[in-house]
Formats: sequence, C-alpha cells, structure tokens
Amino acid sequence: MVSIKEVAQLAGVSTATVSRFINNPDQVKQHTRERVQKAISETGYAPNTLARNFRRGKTHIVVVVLPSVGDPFFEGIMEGIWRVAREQGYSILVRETLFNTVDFDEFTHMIFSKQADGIILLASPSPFREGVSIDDERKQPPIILSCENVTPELKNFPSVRIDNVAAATEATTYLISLGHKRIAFMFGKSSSTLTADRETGYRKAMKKAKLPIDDTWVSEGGLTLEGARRAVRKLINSSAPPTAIFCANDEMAIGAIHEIKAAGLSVPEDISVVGFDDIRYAEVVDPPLTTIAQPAEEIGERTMYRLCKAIDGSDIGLGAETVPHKLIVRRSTAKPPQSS
Amino acid sequence: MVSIKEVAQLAGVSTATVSRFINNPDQVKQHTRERVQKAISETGYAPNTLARNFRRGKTHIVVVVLPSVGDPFFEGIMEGIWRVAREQGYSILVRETLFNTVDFDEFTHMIFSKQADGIILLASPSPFREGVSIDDERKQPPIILSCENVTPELKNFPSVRIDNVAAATEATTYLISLGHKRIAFMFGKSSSTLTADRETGYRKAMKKAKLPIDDTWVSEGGLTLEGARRAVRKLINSSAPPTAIFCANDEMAIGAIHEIKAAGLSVPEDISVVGFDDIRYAEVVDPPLTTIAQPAEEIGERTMYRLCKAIDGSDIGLGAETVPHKLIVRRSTAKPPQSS
DNA sequence: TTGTACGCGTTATCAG
DNA sequence: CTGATAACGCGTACAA
Repeated sequence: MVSIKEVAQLAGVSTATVSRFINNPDQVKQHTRERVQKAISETGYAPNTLARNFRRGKTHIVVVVLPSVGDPFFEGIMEGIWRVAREQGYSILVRETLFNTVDFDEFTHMIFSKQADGIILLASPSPFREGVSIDDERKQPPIILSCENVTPELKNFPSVRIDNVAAATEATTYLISLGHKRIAFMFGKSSSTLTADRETGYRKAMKKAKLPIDDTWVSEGGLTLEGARRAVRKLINSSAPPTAIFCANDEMAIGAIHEIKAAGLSVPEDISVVGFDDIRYAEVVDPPLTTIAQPAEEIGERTMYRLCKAIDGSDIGLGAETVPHKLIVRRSTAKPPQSS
Repeated sequence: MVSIKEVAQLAGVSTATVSRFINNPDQVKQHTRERVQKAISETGYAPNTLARNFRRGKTHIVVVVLPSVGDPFFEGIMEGIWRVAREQGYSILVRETLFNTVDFDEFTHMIFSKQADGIILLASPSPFREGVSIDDERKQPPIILSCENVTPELKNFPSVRIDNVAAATEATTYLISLGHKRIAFMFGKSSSTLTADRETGYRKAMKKAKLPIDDTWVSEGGLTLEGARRAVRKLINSSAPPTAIFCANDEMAIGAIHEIKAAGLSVPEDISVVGFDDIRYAEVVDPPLTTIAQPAEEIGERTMYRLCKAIDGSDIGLGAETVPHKLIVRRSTAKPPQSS
C-alpha cells in the first residue's frame, strides 16, 4: 500500500506539499503540481481514509436507523437524505432495528466513539430505555428524529415530520363525512409509541363527531401485511364489525384489503379502507388505496440538512419541523353499506 | 473527549494496561482490572474508533451496493447479510445506485483507500466501465456479486445467486404446459444486463417448445411498476397480444396485473402473469402472483460469509455459488382463453 | 503482570 | 510557496 511518503520522495517534494496538492491545490505552484500529479499517477496513490479520518477527527459517516430495509416508504425519504449527503460529502451507514432493540445510549456511544458524525432515527420503533431525557441546557448530540414521534420523553427532540395527529384526524373525518359511524383503527405494535399520534388523531376525530369507539375496533397490526390480516379476521368476525378501517400505514391497509376480499366481502362496498404514507403500491392495489401522502423526499432532505447543521455545531434548536401532508382519495373508500 | 491517557492517569496505570484491559482482559490482574474499570466508568471513556481503525488498518465496514433501499426484494437478502455481519463484527454501509452510474474503479478505490474492507454488489445495475476484467492470476479485491449476473466480463466473478436461466426456463415452461403459445417477456432496462439471464431462460423454453417469439412481445419495463404499466398498454393494443406475460421481477408483474385489470381484462382468465422474486406483496395482490421464489436470507448469508473469507485473505475462488430457486404457483396463471 | 516507547499516514503549524 | 516536524489515539513489541 503506497503512502504519501513514497509519492513525496518520487516527486522530490515533502509530504506536506503532497498533502497540500490533495487538499488545497491552489497553494501549490503550477510546476510543482505537475510533478506531484505525475508521481501520484505513477504510484497509483490514494490517500488512506483511515488515517485522514483519524487526523481530522471526522468520519463523514451518518448513520440512518430504520426498522427495515425493503420498506417502500423509505424510498423517498432515503432519496432526499442521499441527495443532501452526497452534496455535503457524507456516506450513509444503515442500521436496521427490526428484530433488535436499541437504546439511546447506543447512539450517543456511536457519536462519542467517533463511529459516526451524526445519526438519523427514521421512524424508529424506538424502545428507548426509560429515563432518557435530553435536558435542554446540555449540548445535544447530533441526532435527528424523522417521520414519527417516539417516546414522550423525546417529544421535544429535534425532528422533521408531518403533523401526524392532524393527518389522522383528517383521514378519520373524511370517513365520517362519507357517513361511516363504526370506524376501526389499526396501529403498529402496542409496545411502541410509533403510531400513537395517529391513534390520537383518530380518537380526536371520533370524539368530535360524538361517535363511540368500541374497544374491539382498535387493534394491533404490527405494521405488517401478516399482522393486518390477522387483525382483520378478528374484526370481521366480531359482533359489531366496523364499516371502515383506518390503518396506521399502507402496508397494513394492503394486507387488510386482501383479507377482506378473501373473506368474500368487498372494498369499499362492504368495508372502506384508508392507509397512511402513500407508498408506490397504494395506487396499484385493487381497489387503489385512499391514504395520507407524506412529502418523503422533502422530509429526507430537511432532516439531513438539519443534521449537517448540528454536526457543524450550529444550534438547531429543539422540537419538530413540520412539513405538509395530503389526503389522497382513491377508490378504497365509499359510503357505508345501506343496511348499516 | 476523554482519551486512553486520562483513564490511565486516573487509574494510576499505563496506557498499555488500559488498552490491554479493553482488548485482552485476561492479561490484566484482577486487582488492576477493577481500578481500570472504575476509571473508565468515571470518565465515561469510549475508545476512539477512528484511532483504532487507523491503527488496525481495518474499518470493519462492508459496503452493500444496491439499486434502491425500499425495494422489498432486498429485505430478506439484507437480513441474511446483517445476521452474519453482526456475528462477525461488521457494519453495513449502503450505497444506492438508482440514479447514479458507478464504475468498478470506484469500488476498488473504496477498498484501496480503506473506506471499506469489502463490497457486496446486490443486483447492481452494474454499468461497469468497459474493459474491466479481473484476471484470474491477480489477487482479487474483496468484492462479491449477489443475486444477478452482470456484465459478461464479470461472469466469472465470485457471486452467490440462483440459476436465473434455469428458473426462467422453468417459469416459461410452466406457462407452456398450461397451453399458452403466445408468451411475452418483460425485462428491466435495455442498457443493463441485469435480467439477461432470465430472458435467455425464456427464449430457451420457447425454442424448446418450438414456439415463435414475436418481437413485440419482448419489452422493457424498467423493473418498475410504472414501466410495466406502459409496456402492458402497448402489448394489449398490439395486433397479436400475448395470452401470458412473464415479468423479470414481481414489481413489474404487480404493475402488469394492475394495468391489465384497468383495461377491463381479467387475470388470469384473459392473460396470465408470472413474476420473479416472490416479494411479500406477491401473495396479497389480486390475484396472488405465480412467481419464482429466491431463498433471500440464504443468499444474504452466504454472500456475507464468502466476503468475510475474502477479507481475511482466504482464496474464495472465482465463479458463482448457486442456491436453489422454487416456482410458486398461485392464481395469476391459468389456461389461455378458449378463443385463442 | 506491567510500563516504556515507537509507529501507523495524515494534516496543521510554523519557519524559512 | 515549500519543508520540517509535531501531533492525533491507539496497539504492541520489548524490556523490566
């Protein structure tokens, strides 16, 4: 492995000059530049990133924590993150949490031990250890939450997301406006507060319309196809089945539609279904899914920009940066059946 | 930022002892261990990963190159990779290529400049620069291809995948056995050799059955929902529309089904559709998709294991490691319509 | 069992 | 504009 020394020797200059040639070429005289360039080409020298990072004290790596690669919702978010990362010279290390718990200490440790310059928590299930609290006084580590609220303790953590409560209220209110009275809500995992805001929005809308909520209507779908299918089977067989189901994400909505149809019922004739996220499959399922669209790329971009600022030491403040959502009405929703 | 020195000072030992305590605790006397442990706790010391990597000459990072995070096909593959990575102490850096070209030099440079210990090319579009050829004599950089064949030059590169030709032949032959004679094939991008093997398998099966292939039947779907929809519109309106469509991946098959139904036709009554990959949505689309299943987790695991060996300097040989595929018959395929 | 001392490859500082 | 040299934090021979 050829080092800067050999290049310097071959070019007949000092290592300092070679280093300057690489990092501040304008500080090197034209004539010298050529000599160094030649030596680099001949040796095939490439600066050792390890040594460079060590010296500079920066990894230029940002860790993105997400539940699972393969979730179409992240496509747009990641695209936004990547665009900015590339522009700012960062690489992205992905850490999935699907089957592993994580705690906040792990993340601070990553920063502390220089494994990463900053961290983005993307819709992380966030089973943070209890008692985590970033007191506003202390300088925060460069960590940004994105897309979802997590534990109440971190409510004031820097984040970028839509107003989940308002969006869920809007979706539920839309169902109510169609005439639905028995509306179910399907959340993620009971252990996680991931979709809590969406549940809050749902309850808020129901309350405002003075509609009762049967306990059996609020069920867990684990944010997965399979979980939603199980939950729907129960709902359908219950004594007071709902005429509409609002799912906390599209994945569950797709599973729900499949299971409703498998049971011989129709969507939306018998049961209306609403999703959340507007992933690319929402438009091609049968029937196309009514859902809440999030401006994914924008979320990604703004998250990464904010993180860059935090890494640079700027004060980015606490709290959420809110981006607009939009209710997309497709054909999975209609008036409730007459008999009801 | 607290360094090893301060810990040593506080514990009243040398830095060497602290280092040993971290890396070879058994070489430190019990009594000393306690003192060091205490000092570490008090200072909140964490070894500087940058310095450590520099010193050891390894990053413990493996770069996984893939077209796009958010592609459900990668879920299983990544899970396998991650399991092994965790076990072997590696982190995963993800590099997406969706909208960026990459060349082989970029990857060798990553290894060369110590940005990563090894690289996995996952179903990469692989627009490698021409003239790339790893001659068998020279020691190869630790790079493994996974899932797909790429350019012909790299045919003999270390890889882990199913036998794409055989799988495609099997899928096509199945359609033929149902009585189909006019079978279309939808590939990815014409610029990419990504799905070339699958096309080869398709042509092989058609030839064996002595069935002609109309040029208009072989079309490009870009591996996306949207691309497939465009392609299907053309197919349906052509003078000799096919009675079955074999798509090079499930994503396109899902788009195809949607578009066929949107045109007022039925799947499989009017047109049968076969996909490839068996992503999780394949089972819940309407009708459920007949497709080729790949053992995703196994592919991921074996790829990562092989890469680890390569990183450790073992000779892993050239060529492909083949894993078994399986044709999954669901309800998107049936006999062709009588009229045909 | 522990301490001393050196070197890893780069960049930054400071003289020249 | 360029060269000499001191860090950066850690791991490890080697000596004690």
